[in-house]
Amino acid sequence: MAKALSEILADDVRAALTAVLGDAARGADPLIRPSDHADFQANGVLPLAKAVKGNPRELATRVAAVLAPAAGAAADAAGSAEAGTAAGAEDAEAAAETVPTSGVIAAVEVAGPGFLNLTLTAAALAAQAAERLGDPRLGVPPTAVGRTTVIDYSQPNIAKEMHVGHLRSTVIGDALVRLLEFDGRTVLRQNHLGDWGTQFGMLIQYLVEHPEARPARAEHSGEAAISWLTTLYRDARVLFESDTEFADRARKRVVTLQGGDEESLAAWREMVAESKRYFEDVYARLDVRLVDADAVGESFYNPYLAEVAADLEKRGVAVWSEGALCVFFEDIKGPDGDPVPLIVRKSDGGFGYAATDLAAVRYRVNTLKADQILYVVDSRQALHFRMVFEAARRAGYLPADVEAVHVQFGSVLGTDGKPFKTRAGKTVRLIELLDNAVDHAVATVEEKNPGLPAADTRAEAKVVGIGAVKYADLSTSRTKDYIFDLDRMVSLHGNTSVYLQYAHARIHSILRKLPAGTEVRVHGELALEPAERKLALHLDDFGATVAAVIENFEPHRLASYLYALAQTFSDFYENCPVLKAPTDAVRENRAALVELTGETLKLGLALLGISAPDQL
RNA sequence: GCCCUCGUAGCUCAGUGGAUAGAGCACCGGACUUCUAAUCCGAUGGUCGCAGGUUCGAAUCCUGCCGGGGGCACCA
Repeated sequence: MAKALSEILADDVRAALTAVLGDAARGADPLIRPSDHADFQANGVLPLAKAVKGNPRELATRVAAVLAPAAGAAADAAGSAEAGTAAGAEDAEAAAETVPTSGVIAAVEVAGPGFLNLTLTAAALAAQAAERLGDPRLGVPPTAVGRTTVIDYSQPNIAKEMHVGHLRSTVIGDALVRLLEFDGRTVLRQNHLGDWGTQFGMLIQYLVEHPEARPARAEHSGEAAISWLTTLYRDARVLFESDTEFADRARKRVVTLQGGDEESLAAWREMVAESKRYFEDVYARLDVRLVDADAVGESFYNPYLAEVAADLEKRGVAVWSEGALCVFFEDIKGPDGDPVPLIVRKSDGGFGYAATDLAAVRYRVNTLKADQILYVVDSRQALHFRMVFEAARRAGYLPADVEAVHVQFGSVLGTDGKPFKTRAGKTVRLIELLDNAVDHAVATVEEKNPGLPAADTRAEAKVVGIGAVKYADLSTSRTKDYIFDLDRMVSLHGNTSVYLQYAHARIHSILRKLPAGTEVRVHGELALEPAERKLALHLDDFGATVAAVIENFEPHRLASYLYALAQTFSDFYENCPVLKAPTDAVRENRAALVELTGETLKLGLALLGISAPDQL
């Protein structure tokens, strides 16, 4: 597996720092960063000079001399070169022979207060590209093999439409699943369906009393399924609120359902099955990996709730207050200044969702063996998760070596900056939203490519439209609210998935047109033009980007990387002809860069859950 | 009241304690017998909410304000 150039440089600079300063530099971070002034810059000399009370420029000069003796000595001609003492230079030269470096550095320059500007050899850039090209992982090693993540996302409610809030959880969760799996983790998807609660008494009672509410035909689509369930929900609620006798029967129905009554359970199962049919349709359209087997709803934990509550009480984690079994926290108080509890068991004897979440934590740790549990949920639930995690820690359900993270995200707003709703003020159905996105894309594809058969246009528009919706969600930072603007996301300009898909398609167009017999391979001996150098450098940063994304669960960093890659490629595309390259070697070398760019775009988009066709 | 979160160009957003804060959109001016113009190049546009502090160095870290959004006892 390929080490990134930034890592190679970090090793080299660390070795040089150690050669000059000895143990004082042992654990120091050289702070290698991309630079406007060279290929990379090392910022780590300054803090180190501070630590040893040295002159930073002098130290930088000595380190430069170790890294590239000839280049380092020459580079400091300007500025305070006279301060670079003779003794320092001698030390450095003596040390240089004992410091093995990678040989990737062509030139080192001391700049500003003590930065090291590092320029790489063309051969090093070529070697990196050669190592990544053709490797399905592009040279990025998996770092988390043998570890297990449980990720809880999507979480739609039975008998209810999915809406834009579910979209964010589903899309972000799906991208994280792909990224974590790429990193070698075992990822267990958990779709924590809202499949339990008092509203089912009302629904079941209505269904029992009105069997005709079901659809006439047994064979029907997911959309038809959610359609009748929505009607059922609406009608049942109307009756519940207007007819007190029905409301009484509905409340009794909750009790019989929880008591295991077979007729009630059958109706409940029917609604769950119908809803799942709809969810699977939506997931298929979204091209996300959630499947039926991932559905582990709230009801799954019912058998454990009483035991969890009793256990919490026994351990002294939970106490009775105002008739409810509660967990209290030092620093969590309500508006009146009184502490606010996490309610495990309500005063009517029922269990709240806190009990379910605690049971789920225990199950995920003990049975699923997770060492990382992620909850991709709306940021409004931040306090709830804080309390659940803290309570689980106290109870020992969440050991210190298991990480639990609320991967929170902001609300979806309309273009007016208010919560995203229809003109009538209702929540937007997810299906409708996706239809709109695809319709937008159809219009654009037709405009660009009017000759395309209707079926192909439709297929292309699906890839473009769905990708656009997902990318719009993934390309802004997760924690912020984001503005849902279809025109913008399907506009095909700027930082959109379509721009990236188009760049990828153009790449394949070039590759298809290469003269027969052209070898796509790197020629290490060639000098590189600025655009080629920039492209090669950016390609090499893919692995570090993915690592950063996984570290903080921030898919938008990958989106930014890919957009910058496409822009860097555009510059290359304008300035470095491939098919009309001056020599065969240059053409082959450029073709290699083109292919690696295409592979990087494709893999990067795939990790976000977006497909990149070879042609658009 | 307390807690969380956000505040960067007219708009939508990036920005690992590093040098001159960047994209896109919009607007203006250019480039299509081309490797896909679904593109590219250039110009305009900033008291990084405010004030302190830490630091050689702060949009970034700390504190306090101001403003938006969210949350705070039996719904999930």
